[in-house]
Amino acid sequence: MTTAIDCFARYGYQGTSIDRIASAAGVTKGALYYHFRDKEELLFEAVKDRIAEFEERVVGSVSPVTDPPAALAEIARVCVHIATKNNLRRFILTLMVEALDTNPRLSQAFRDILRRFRSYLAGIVRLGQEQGVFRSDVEASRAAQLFAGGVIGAELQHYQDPERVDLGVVMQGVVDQLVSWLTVDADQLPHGVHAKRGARNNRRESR
Amino acid sequence: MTTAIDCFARYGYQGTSIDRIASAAGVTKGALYYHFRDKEELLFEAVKDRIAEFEERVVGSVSPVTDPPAALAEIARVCVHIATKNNLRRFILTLMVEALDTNPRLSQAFRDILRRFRSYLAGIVRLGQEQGVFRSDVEASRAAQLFAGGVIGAELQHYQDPERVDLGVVMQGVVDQLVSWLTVDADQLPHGVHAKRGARNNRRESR
Amino acid sequence: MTTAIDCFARYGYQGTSIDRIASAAGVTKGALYYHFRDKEELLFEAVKDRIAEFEERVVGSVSPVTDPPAALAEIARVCVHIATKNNLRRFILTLMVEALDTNPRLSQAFRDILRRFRSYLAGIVRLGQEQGVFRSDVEASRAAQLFAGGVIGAELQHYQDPERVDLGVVMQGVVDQLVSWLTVDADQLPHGVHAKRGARNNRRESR
Amino acid sequence: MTTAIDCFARYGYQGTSIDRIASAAGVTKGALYYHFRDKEELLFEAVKDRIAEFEERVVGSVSPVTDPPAALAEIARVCVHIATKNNLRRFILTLMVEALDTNPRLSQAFRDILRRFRSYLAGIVRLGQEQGVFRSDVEASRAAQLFAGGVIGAELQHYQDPERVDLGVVMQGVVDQLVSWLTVDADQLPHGVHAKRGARNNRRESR
DNA sequence: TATGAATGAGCGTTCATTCAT
DNA sequence: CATGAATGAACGCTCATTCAT
Repeated sequence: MTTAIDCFARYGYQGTSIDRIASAAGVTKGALYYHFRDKEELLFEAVKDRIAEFEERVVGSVSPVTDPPAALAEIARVCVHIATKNNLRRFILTLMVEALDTNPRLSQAFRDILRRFRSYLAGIVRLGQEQGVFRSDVEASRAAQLFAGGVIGAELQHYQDPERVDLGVVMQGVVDQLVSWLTVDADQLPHGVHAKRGARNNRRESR
Repeated sequence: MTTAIDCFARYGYQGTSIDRIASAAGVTKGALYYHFRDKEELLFEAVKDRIAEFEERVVGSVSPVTDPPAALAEIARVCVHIATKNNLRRFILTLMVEALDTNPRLSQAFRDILRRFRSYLAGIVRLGQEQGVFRSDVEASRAAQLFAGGVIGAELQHYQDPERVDLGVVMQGVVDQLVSWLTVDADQLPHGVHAKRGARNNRRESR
Repeated sequence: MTTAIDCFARYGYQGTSIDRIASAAGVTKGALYYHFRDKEELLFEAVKDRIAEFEERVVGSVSPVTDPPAALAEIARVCVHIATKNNLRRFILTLMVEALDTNPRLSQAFRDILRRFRSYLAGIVRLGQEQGVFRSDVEASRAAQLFAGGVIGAELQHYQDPERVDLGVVMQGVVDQLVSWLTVDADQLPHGVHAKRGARNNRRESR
Repeated sequence: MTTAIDCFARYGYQGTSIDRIASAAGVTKGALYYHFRDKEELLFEAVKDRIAEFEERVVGSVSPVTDPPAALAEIARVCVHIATKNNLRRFILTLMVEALDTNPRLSQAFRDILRRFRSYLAGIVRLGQEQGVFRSDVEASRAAQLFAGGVIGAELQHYQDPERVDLGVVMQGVVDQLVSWLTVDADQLPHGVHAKRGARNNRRESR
């Protein structure tokens, strides 16, 4: 199964033959077909498996959320860690793109995954808005789309050109620019409310 | 050729058979093989063709660059326009992901393309820094990576979930958050230098 | 085993997988292989089993034979009964056809079965000839072939088109036409011998 | 195509692999797939082709029908000829049995074929009834079923046991017994109607 | 006795590619 | 220039059979 995920992540669904998975895993085709009805079930099982793991790690790393900007930074760090340690994120990215017009069911699965991810991010942003550390005139869902898009774009560029694109650096930038944009200036806050973290920090430097 | 690009954009390289292109284009397979040595050459020809067009439109839309923030906004607008009008961007995205580990030569081509794109963006950012409207403590190349990543991430999310992700809105956000992050505060500017555009605008609202 | 016969009757030998039999019978493949050396032995065992049953029922229904025309009618009735109650006859027919050129051993088995059946029929006809109710210028074996062929043809047509071909009606016709053909005219009978059944009803003739 | 028919006739549909047809015909699998969409189309094309030929030969051999008994005899002769010269009849028989529960579409095709055949036979019988050579108290369709069944049963027995079952002899018997059954005695005919041919001939001998 | 896991040969089918015309 | 026919390698999948437990 790990082998299958590896192959799918590298060569895509169509580019991965059952033979390749089998021989890479040191078993025969027949053995695979004993455990999975067909290639698609193998894929879906792999997706289900890994997505659950990914979501647990993201949520687990920052729960409970008390400091929204820190939570976003932590999520970015987890994404970097996952993306560089194993190929889970790449697995998702590769298959998501491939599925777009070729596999409606799989595409729907990825759509749901991304929606959950954005929804989770939006919750964090909304919390920040309630706390007064984030401005309220930006829709939380839009901020979530920006963050998710930044993550995806960073990963894709990194996979594409690892020697030029340092994933950690870019991902930090994704957080920085979003937080910078969202953070209200202290002197603009209504009386009695204070940003808990020095917003200046984010504006000034990067990594 | 247009048909080929269309098929590649939709179904990817492996998912597109010569038969499909031929019958969709109303010609025979033999005719295709008369004009292109093999499937890969057809692909490369298509890529070369479209990339040139894309770069011309981006550069042409903002040249010469005088107002960096406006230039970034304009580039974002062009990307939205291209992405929604035809499938050129999707063509690039789809094939880029697919080529990652399966076609080194194609992958190199896309690497070069992205590098040129980021390099062009970095130039704009650098100009803004020289003009004093952008802070100088952020590397221009890093800002370029963030912008490019934001564009890619926005497009991918849009293709994946068009009814939830409005490409125009997200892309505007990409510009907003980056410009917000890069823009220096007026009171921090050295004497005699003034931001030409009201930086505050970007902080306050969106779209 | 009943399940196996059922599957073979319906889908043929090649069309029946061990998996199908096993899961239909609620056991595992391994269990089948414990009881039968291979698929072919399972088939032969099934054939042997059912043929014996069929022959017993046919012979049992009319023995001892005293009235040849009545015996033929009775055999036809038994065939109809068997063919419509369970799928035994169909089992034989299906496998017989399939085995023709693909399984010499099985084909030989069916050849023997049919020979025994015809031989039994010929005995009845011969008895009728000795009794004087059947004309003697027709070879008994030929009459047996006609009867057997009529039965087979009737069944096959019935399986093929049950709503148009009423097996009982056709089978009755098989008996009628044969008896009509075999029955000698009363005025041609030697003195002292009388047809026991009303030959007139069945008999008409010529070409 | 001829090769395909030959294989299908011998080994059935499931028992015939594309490889077998291809190599028997001296071409490659790919060539077959260039001319036929899939195995089933190849089969249907073969069936369509051969059925048309069969029907033409049967109808052509006795048209126009003037003498019903002679027409039946002629049809039997044609069937014998076709069955012994090429494997067309066997092709039909084999596939018809196999298709019963495994291929509804093919089964329907064979159902239609048999219906047409019986319908044609019934027409001949009906003509005989109008001419007064056949008794009218037997439904023409039933007589047709008996004749068709006799033909099928004769062929099947012959394929199964060629050294014991002489197709020509049995087929002649099929005609004899049916005509014998259907033919009215001259003295039972209504006044003014006379059997045109001497009926006695058929009673006396066979083959 | 019975099971679950595994094997490997073979099947129907696809597809990039070639080639005579 | 273009076509239709053909090739052969590979693919997804099935299935009879084996075997350790």
